[in-house]
Amino acid sequence: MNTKTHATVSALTRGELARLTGCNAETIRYYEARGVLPAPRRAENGYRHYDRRHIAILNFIIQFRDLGFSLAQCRGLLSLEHDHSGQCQAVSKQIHSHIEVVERRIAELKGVASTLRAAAKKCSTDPAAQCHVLDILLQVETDESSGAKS
Amino acid sequence: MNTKTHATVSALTRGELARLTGCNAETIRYYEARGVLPAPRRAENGYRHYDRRHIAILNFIIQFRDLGFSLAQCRGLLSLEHDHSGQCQAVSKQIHSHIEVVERRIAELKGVASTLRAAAKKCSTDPAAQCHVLDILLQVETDESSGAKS
DNA sequence: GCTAATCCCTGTAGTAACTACAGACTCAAG
DNA sequence: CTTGAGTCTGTAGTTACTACAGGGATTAGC
Repeated sequence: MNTKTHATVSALTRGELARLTGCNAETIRYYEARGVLPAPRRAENGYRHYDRRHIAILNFIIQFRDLGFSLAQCRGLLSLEHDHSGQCQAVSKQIHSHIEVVERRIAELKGVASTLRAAAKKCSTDPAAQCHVLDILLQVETDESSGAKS
Repeated sequence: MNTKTHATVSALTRGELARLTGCNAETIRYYEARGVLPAPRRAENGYRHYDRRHIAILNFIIQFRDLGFSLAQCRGLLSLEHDHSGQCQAVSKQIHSHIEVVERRIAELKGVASTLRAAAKKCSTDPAAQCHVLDILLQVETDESSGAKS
């Protein structure tokens, strides 16, 4: 008999899984609630007990999450595990479409960066002067105070 | 006497402001609630009436929002309007720090894209084979079914 | 003058992906 | 035996919206 109630080899509590994966302990519970991480078996005291499989799945989720996949997409990918027929095509398709998303976002952000650099250039020419970035607003205010009022 | 109850020149309803700026009408209300867009005066029937100033401010918010600034940051920038002393420095500082944020994000996403391309390459070599992206999971599953169980 | 359609008002609830807390147990160490 | 840490549950907060319910106002057509 063990000290722990008939424990499987490498049965982890939530905190231990958290430490092992670097994932927040609350987040683990959240992933279970969202159906991404399968619910583990429970010990007699109600504590969750995770095995190696959960470690692998959670690491998978973390990886894909960090690559910008939504939890729904992670769930979808994980569900392909036992689908041995079109598995690879499905995964590949999702990855490719996500590459497009990411590259569109990069292009957008490059546009944003150059817009910002242009704005910054305008702004820094004369620190004492009124800020050109806010000019349009000030313009309207001036119109208002010198202008027609009903 | 006007048909409208003593209307200022260019008094817009929420819907009109929405159409003019391309901003969702509900979003306008939300911006008011968050203190980004100042509350307009109300007509006798309780309807909001916006003037040119609101148009300018909302356009400003939309611009900066689309550049990735949070509403809190937009509010901060707008509050600088009457601060004629360090206005330009403050704006410039915020823009520069935002440029850094954007560029960090671009770098991150480039990393993500290359990781994804590597994964896609692995995946597409043999469509009939098991997917290498899901391999680690399958590995664990195999361990589990052939392995020690308490 | 009446009715229907379209606005507008308010407050509230839903979204993603967490994070954090309250209040109750359980457990291990000193 | 007490204390501190871990765990359990459920719920509320975050950002930036969006969408609805249930009411009132207004406008267009007949």
